[in-house]
Amino acid sequence: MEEIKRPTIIDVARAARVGASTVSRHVRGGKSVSPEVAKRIGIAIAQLGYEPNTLARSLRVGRTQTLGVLFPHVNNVFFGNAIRTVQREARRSGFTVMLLMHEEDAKLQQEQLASLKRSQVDGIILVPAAETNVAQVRALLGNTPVVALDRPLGSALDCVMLDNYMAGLQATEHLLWHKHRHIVSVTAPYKLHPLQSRLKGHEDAMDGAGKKVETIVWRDTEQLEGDLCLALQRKRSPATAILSMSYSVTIAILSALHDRNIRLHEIGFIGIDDMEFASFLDPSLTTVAQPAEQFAQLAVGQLLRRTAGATESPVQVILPGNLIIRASCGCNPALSKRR
Amino acid sequence: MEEIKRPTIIDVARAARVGASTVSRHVRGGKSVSPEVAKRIGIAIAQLGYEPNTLARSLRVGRTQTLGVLFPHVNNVFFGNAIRTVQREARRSGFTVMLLMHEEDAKLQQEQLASLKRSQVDGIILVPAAETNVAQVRALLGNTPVVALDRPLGSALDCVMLDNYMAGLQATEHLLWHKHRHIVSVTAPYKLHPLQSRLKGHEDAMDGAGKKVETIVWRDTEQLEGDLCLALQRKRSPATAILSMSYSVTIAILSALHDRNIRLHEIGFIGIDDMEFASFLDPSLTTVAQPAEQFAQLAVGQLLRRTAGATESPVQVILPGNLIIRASCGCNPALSKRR
DNA sequence: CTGTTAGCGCGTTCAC
DNA sequence: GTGAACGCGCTAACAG
Repeated sequence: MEEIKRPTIIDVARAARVGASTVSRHVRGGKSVSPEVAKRIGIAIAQLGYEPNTLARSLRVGRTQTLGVLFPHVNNVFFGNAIRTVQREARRSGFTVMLLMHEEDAKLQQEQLASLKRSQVDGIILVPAAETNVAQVRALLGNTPVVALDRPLGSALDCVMLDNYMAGLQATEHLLWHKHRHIVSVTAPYKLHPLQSRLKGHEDAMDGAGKKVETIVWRDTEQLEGDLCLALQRKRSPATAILSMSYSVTIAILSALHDRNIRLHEIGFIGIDDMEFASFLDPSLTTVAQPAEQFAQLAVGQLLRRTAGATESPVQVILPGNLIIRASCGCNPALSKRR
Repeated sequence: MEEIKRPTIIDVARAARVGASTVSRHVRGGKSVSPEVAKRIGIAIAQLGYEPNTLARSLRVGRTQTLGVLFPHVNNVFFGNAIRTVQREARRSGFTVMLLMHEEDAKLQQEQLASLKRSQVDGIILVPAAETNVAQVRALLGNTPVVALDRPLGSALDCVMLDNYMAGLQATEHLLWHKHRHIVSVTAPYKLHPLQSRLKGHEDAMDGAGKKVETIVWRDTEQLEGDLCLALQRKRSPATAILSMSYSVTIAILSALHDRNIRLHEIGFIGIDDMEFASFLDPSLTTVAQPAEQFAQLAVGQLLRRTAGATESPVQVILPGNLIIRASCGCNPALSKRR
């Protein structure tokens, strides 16, 4: 109950015996204010504890210095790190962040985007949901700048994402290099560009080696368990290695194997997307990690450029993944033979 | 480039040939507007695509319909779920959420709180950082309502958190029930109320059973590995079970054990805080899970009550944890003996 | 039930 | 270099 009312710019002006607009210029810095007056204003601000009212300013200038960020969720290292970095970068540039989630639901995504628009964010970083209707999104957003992260959103929008094709290719080749006769790839049923692109890379690598492609689409727990067991335990050329196409798929695979009492020690495994626990599973998981921090930096950078009015044609940034070699691929076999 | 300018309430008023305040009342609903006029306004709104300007409204009424949420980070299931639920609950009540992170850094926490205050959020849900200076926080926030989550913040503030004492007690008793002769507890060096409270519960349980308490404080990787090995492998009464006091401690323990080539099969383990991968580690991890969704619901509910002007004395909600029994505690030994 | 008036706090002309 | 006046879009008083 100390300050019953926040001081306004006018209070400061009175206390410093100047006009309100002079205070305004001084507060925003840069502009020409005589040093003598500047000092008086500084003192007045300090002793009144004045802080500009963001709302009023935003209303006036039409910009909010806020970035909207819409992700599917926050529960994996990649998204978590990306979010952290986005916040950092935004802060460095004087922006605050409004973070929402759409839970992979296109309808909720629309609502959240509408909410961001109502909040008049200056720009949006979006990880589009699986069944996103691009036209619908564009229509809703009007001319608020958007940059897509992780997954492209049409071809008319800026986007920063992984070199998914290479990730699939590279992971497969590494497994092949380990002389795996038969590799089974597992993917999710979502129509997600990255998933399809990774799969394509995988297929091309297999073709190149003259191997037959075998892909399991994970629909539900039981079906996955069944298909996986079948692939791994059949008599005729059983699969000797698994390639997981994404974070959630890896989780599903690990659960399935655990339920069926199958351990990875005799099986090769690589997962695209790194996970917090990859290093202390037994065997530790070889993965392709996405450079989340770089993603975030580039996305924020590009978005701020658009926000500032840049009108260049859409930029698509493709970043290479990092193959993190641990034990599950077959390297460091000592590590996976303990006990 | 379609709409060069958003329609204002005045445009609507003109189009419906009524006064602006009539439109205002109609938009906000409830108020008395003649059905005939209401219809005209509805039409005007529809064909102009009018949407109220949140900024202007907030400036006018002095409330933003926004809740600030400040967490250490988002990288664990508990925080992740809590955040999701907070957003949901807030949305249900017509509030949007501004989510920030302080990375367990008291200084950054102050800055983020300041940022929230600048944004004029109507209330704040805070998971206080370890070295939080309560007075400082109170001073900064003035009379913005705050409810603490997971960790108390002084005793004058609303708080919803786990029954940490019981969690420590219960986990310990379960381990004792499994006839573990010697239990070593591992905690983090942070001065966090929950950690200390859990430890107290653990100590009391041990005392009650006439067992000696042995606690390792995790400071860095190497020291933890050393201490853990010492406890588990010494000749005289080696530890047969480990009790981890928190999520990050569990991660550290698992890494340490992995590095030292020690597996949990012969060792009892319970971790406070559940983790996504607890169920498919081998052995699967027995944990005490926090009811994140309940936490979030109660916190939002209480905060909204404060926001609405409730002036009751501080409420401290203490929720019981759920002991999720898997294999690592010693139950289901079959599961941990495979291969 | 309805319209007019007066700010919310700020940034921005435009004269001085 | 400085200050007075106006308006961003909306809602809360009033008077009709």
